[in-house]
Amino acid sequence: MATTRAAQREQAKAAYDAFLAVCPSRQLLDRISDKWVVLVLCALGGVEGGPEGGARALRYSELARRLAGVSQKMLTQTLRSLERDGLLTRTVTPTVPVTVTYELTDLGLSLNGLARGMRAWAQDHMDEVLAARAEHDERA
Amino acid sequence: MATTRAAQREQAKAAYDAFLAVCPSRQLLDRISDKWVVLVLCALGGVEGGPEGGARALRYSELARRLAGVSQKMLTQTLRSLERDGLLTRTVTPTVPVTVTYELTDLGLSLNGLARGMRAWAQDHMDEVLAARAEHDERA
DNA sequence: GCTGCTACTCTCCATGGGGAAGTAGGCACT
DNA sequence: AGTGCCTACTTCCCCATGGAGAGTAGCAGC
Repeated sequence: MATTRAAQREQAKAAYDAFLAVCPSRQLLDRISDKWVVLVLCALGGVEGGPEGGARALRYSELARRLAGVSQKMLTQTLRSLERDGLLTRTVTPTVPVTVTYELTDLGLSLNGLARGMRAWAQDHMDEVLAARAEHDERA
Repeated sequence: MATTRAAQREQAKAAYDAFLAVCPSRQLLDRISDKWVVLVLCALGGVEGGPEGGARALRYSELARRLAGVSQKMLTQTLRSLERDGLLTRTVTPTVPVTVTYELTDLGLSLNGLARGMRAWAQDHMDEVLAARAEHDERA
């Protein structure tokens, strides 16, 4: 079935346009634009001061402690989906009790920069946002 | 009105861990790590090809069209919260019918880079994620 | 045998988000 | 005059999502 050139052009234009609800990249964007995902990536990405080399493996319980406020359900769910998407690896060590560690893959590491950027932005612009919020609420 | 259990939990949580839970940037991070926020910022940030100068004002209906799949409720809600946080401005022009335009502020522009990065990442790494997903599902 | 530890898994329930219909208010057409 | 339409919401209903807390598996130590 010969695809028409118009259809091809149409497809090329539509290819991976995250604005389109049907595009798979939109679903991916929806998934990574999630607070727990960003937080997990930040945690596994290492300490704030360090560069890319700061990445390290963390155990389930370490992650749970670090991301205070996350429910076990959401943590497990988030980790599973990130594992499925190849952003991190899940390693079970048959010690007693069992030890499960999570570590970023190269793919995860490439997103880690953005996640860290989000966190840095939040910290850096906290004051401005707070000021804007106060001003906005005042003239309400 | 007894001391609500929610308040107690809130306090206990606050005294828990300083790394991510109590950090003031955490609430902000939660807000900006939202799919609609990222999408709105991307849309207002301008076209993909353009640099920072690509930013432009969009009308409510233009945004709704661009972010296929967003409900009016969520769009309004997202825009209002972004306005409150000083990331964008809402301008009502008393034409007939009324025209409401939204435009990024400098603060919003500074986040726009990250939002655009997220979208670009999703589009660029789509194939890898799809491959990882396929491989993962296969060995299930 | 009982407890404790880890990493979940399950169950219940409040909340949040989607869909669709309603609202305001002014012009344009009949 | 009345009907309708346009934009930018707002409101209502309903269901999926997410949080809280309890339960589970498997083994070591007491």
